[in-house]
Amino acid sequence: MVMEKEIIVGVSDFSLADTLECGQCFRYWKVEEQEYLIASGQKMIRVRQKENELTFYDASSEKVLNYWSNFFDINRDYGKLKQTLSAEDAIMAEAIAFAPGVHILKQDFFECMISFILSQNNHIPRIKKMVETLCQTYGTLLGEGRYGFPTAEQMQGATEEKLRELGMGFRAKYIMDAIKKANSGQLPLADLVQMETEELRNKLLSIYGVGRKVADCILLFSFGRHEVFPTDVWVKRVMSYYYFQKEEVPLQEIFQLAQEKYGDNAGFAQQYLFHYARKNGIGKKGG
DNA sequence: ATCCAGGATCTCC
DNA sequence: GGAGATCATGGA
Repeated sequence: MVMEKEIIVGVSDFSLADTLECGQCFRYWKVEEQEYLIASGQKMIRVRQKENELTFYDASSEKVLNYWSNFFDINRDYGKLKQTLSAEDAIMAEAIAFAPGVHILKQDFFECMISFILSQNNHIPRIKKMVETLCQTYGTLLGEGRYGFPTAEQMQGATEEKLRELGMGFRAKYIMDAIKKANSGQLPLADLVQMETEELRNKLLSIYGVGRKVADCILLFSFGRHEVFPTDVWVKRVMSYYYFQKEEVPLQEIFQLAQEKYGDNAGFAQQYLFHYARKNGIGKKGG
């Protein structure tokens, strides 16, 4: 057991800020430039980046460090990955060059599922606020005024009415079904991680309020299914605009092209494209 | 102010 | 089975 107060880890092809702020997660707070407080599930850490060094504060054990290394996907060769994707076409190269330090996080399943259920027909700033409300209402205080994301058990007393009072709107009934399925053993994590992606997707789709887009986000961001290509309005726009020279292309055609071009790396490609499109307003009127 | 959001479901035909 | 309406709410 290592007991340093601060642990420094070398990284490459990584930007803490871009990885947190590219829209894949919602529980982070900027402390100062290049320094963030980050929560995932029932854990929290403070991290600072200085060039190719990450400093983990209060990471008092190897176990803690391992959790966050996995969370940030620090040990993958993103240099090689980006090289492969960039060679595909100029658009992908440009999207990658725009934010070359984006990694795909490995998030807590229940948190990821509820967060992306909340994401539908919603803005990212408001998603963050709604997630925070759930944490403050049902979660455990972790310190520094921040709460853990509640477990399904912690949310078992929730009602649709209460969730509506908390501002979850029409998503309240969806959250209720997710809690109910989780607490009744219908979403056993140990079994889910073993499933083929297609089977796991169908399992997620059985939850009321989880459609293809939300299911794919869960598959990519919490189950590490990097071949999945979550296609929201932004990704749909940027793909339609650049690859089809049309305003809108059927989803199936986008999935097919993504599979052909990016294959098992489609999930990474998606995140570079999403971040690039959203920050630059690609495909929007006037963009 | 009023438009719209990292969609999904329901309701028609 | 595909297009269109509906959903709650607040950030921009």
